[in-house]
Amino acid sequence: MPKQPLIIIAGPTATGKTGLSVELARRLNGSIISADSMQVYCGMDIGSAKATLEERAGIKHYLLDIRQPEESFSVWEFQKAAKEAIAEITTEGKLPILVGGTGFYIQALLYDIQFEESAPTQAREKWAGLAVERGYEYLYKELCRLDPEAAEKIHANNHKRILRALEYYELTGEKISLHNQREAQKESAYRELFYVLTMNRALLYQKIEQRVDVMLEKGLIEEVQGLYRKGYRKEMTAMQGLGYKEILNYLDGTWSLEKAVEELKKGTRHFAKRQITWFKREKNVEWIDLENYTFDYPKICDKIERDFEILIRQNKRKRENDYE
RNA sequence: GCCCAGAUAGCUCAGUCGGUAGAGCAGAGGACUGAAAAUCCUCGUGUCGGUGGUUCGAUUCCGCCUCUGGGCA
Repeated sequence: MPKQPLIIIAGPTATGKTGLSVELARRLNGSIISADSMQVYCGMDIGSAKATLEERAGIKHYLLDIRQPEESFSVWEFQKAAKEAIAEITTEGKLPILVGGTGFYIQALLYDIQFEESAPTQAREKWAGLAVERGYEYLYKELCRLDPEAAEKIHANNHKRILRALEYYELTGEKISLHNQREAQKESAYRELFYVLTMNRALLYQKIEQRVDVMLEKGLIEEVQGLYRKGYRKEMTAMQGLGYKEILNYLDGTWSLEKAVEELKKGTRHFAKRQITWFKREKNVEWIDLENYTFDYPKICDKIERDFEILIRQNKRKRENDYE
C-alpha cells in the first residue's frame, strides 16, 4: 500500500504559516492539523497566534482548543490525535495539511515514533521524589549506572532529560538510549511534501517584534488577566508559553510592562532560532525563502500545488507498476 | 571660559601596581524521541578616542587635542 500524501507547512513563528495553509487548503480541498503545543489550549488565542474563526475561512482545523490550560498535553497525545485527524480527513476524501512550529510534534507524527501506552506518572514521581531528597547529582549517577549511553548524551544539568531517561527505564525496563537509537532510524510514514518557511534573520526578528506589538494591541494583557482570574498560574505548562509567562510577571508586579515586553520579544527571538535549528536536522525538507517570493503567498501556493500534482502522478504510476 | 569625571567587544561596564584585555546582555551555533513556546550545551581580537612624549615595551604613566556627561561662572 502506498503511503498517504501529507503536506507539511512548518517554520519559525511569524512567517505566515497560518495564512498560507488556509489558502492551500482551499485550493487543494484540504483540512488543517495544527502542530502547535500552545494552540491546543482553550482561551490562549492572542498569545499563541491561533487562527481566528474568520481567518480559518471555513476550513476545518484540527487540534485547536482541545485542552484546558490546567490539563496536561504531550507529544504522544498529539501524535494520537493527529493520526485520528488524518484518518478522518482521508475518509472525507480530503487532503491533510499539517501546519505548525513545534518540530518535535511534526517529527513524532512523520516518523511514527513509538511511545509507551501507560502513563509515566508513577515512575516520574518516584524519581522526582528522589531528586528532591538526594539531589540531581544522585539521579545523574544513577543514570550513569543504568544507562551509560544516555548519560553520555544528556548533560548533567539537563534535569528534565535525566528524569525522563530514568522514568523510561523504570517503566519499560529498557534503556532509553536503545529506544532513541531505534526510533532515529525510522523512515517517514507518509508521502510528504515538507516545507519550511524562512527569511533572513534580521528581517525575521523585525517581524517578531512587530507581531508582539500587534498582540499587545489586540489585548494580550487582558487575555492573560482573564486566565489569571480563572486561577491559572505560572506553574502550569500552558502558562509557561511565550507571552503568558512574561505578562504574568508584569501582572504580579515582578516586572514592569516595558521589561515584560522586552523579555517577550527576546524570548520569541530565541525561540525562533531554536525552531530553525530543529528544522535544519530534517533531511527531506524544502526551505522556502519568503524573500525570493517577495512574500507573495499565492505564488508559493502555486508552487506547492505543482509539487503536489507531481506527487500524485508519481503515486499513480507506482500503483500501476505494482499491478504488473 | 574654568574645574571634575568618562572615552575599552553591537550595548552596559570591569581590568591591566607598564608586558596588546574580560564579564553580563545582545548575537551566533548546537542538542532534543511522553513537559518541547519547555529544558540544556558551546562560542568573546577589540586601531583599549586621537596624537606626541617617557620607556626595551604604553590600552595602562605624562602632555596636548577631540567628543560625552556633571559642576562652577
